[in-house]
Amino acid sequence: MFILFFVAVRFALPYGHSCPEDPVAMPRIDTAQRIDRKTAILDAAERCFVRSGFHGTSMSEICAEAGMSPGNLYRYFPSKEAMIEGLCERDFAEVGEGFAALAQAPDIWEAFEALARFHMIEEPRESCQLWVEIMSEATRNPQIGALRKKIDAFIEAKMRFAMDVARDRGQTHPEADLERAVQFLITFADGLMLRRARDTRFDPGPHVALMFTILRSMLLPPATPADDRLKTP
Amino acid sequence: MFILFFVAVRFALPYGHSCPEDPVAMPRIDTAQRIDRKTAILDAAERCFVRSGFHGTSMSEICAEAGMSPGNLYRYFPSKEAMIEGLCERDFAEVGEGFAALAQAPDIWEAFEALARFHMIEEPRESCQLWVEIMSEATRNPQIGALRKKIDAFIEAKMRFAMDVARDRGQTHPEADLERAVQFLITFADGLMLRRARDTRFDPGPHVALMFTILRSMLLPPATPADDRLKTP
DNA sequence: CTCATAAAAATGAATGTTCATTCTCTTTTT
DNA sequence: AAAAAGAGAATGAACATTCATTTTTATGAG
Repeated sequence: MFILFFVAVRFALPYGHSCPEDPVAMPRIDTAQRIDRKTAILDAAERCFVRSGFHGTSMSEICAEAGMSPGNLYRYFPSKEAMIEGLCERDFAEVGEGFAALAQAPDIWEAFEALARFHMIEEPRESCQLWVEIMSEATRNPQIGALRKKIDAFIEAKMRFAMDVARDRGQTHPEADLERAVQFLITFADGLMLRRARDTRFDPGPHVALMFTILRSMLLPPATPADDRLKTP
Repeated sequence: MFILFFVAVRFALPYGHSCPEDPVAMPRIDTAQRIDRKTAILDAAERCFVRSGFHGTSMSEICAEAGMSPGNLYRYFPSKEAMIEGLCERDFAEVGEGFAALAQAPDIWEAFEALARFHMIEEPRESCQLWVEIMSEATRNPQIGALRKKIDAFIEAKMRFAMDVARDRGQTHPEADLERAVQFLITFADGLMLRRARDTRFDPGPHVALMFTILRSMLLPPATPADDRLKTP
């Protein structure tokens, strides 16, 4: 009786999509081995996506890059959509990690600079390309859009908190406009990601230096007068 | 004899691609009517591309949006690739136009601000989405990458020239680091495009104001000491 | 240790669909 | 009546996903 019900439901699904909860196709338990395999698949997919874009990449391209047959790949991810989402989640989680610890650092400016250097200089250019691809996808895919919103809010909150801590420690001018500094950093960093993604020859080093020069000029001398429109955007 | 040669060449082409030079499928002369029609098609395609991305958009989607049969659409563009390229060219040309006249303006700062307001505020958010999509595409499509390179160089040159003119007119501190200001503007503006593209609720107004506040602080007081690494990037 | 066996992992051909492009035909314009 | 514009069905490749099988791995009894 129950079995018949499940069979009926399964076969009633629209063509071409297996249900992620399907107990046969997608084992519920994720052993360590399984997680490693999924990680390797996401790594391969990432390389493909950077090379050909989310929608220019075919599953067989990913299979070839991962050294795996399609039948097997589908044991780990129920669809291409799920791989894109998984990759975005992973990327967002990695970025989030860096910001999570920011306010706990002994020297907040140092931590900020290290974080910026990591994302803009040490990480390969491919990360920036993927970032832009993800942002473009977030524009039209509501699933990714929601993830994007969460990570953006998280980063902004952590930056604001770190700034507050720095001010409380006397490391900024007491009346500096911290919100404005946060907004500047986000915009400028995004711009750097975009420039590095699109131009092979772009050298981010001096630009990161410029970012902190400007940041210091915003936080150390008294705030520029008037124009407090950015206080609570 | 010659006719036979052309027929042979035509039939030797790989399946599914007609040659853009094909004298039958693509008339050489572009009448005013034809140009209007092409513009309307590009407009329709632009809406589709913003909605679904370059590679998530199908030709039939574009046909529907343009209210036109595929057979007819192919009389105006020989392939989807050509439409993407045509759209990028058009977008780049529009952006380029704005920068071309910059240095001729009576008040360069005013012209700069007007240009920034135009691109970041007056133009609809969809333009930013398209811009990000184009930049993402430029990353992997060499054809688009080459166009991107040209327009980037053009914009940079025009900005630099405008800055020089402003300095010669005594509108900047004589020793201000103009190159640094140009690089700041490019990065910050790119960041604004990316933020506006991805976040429906992003209000660019205050951020454009912040951009010019920072720009003024870079150009009017004496340049910050040391750190001239950005002089010739 | 070794063989039997069942679960898990993996394969690659098959499936049904979608897609870009083309072809044939009709309508409109000149 | 010729040329241009347009329509829409047809074509064949590419694609995401599934299915029938085979191979590998883990397990436990002898």
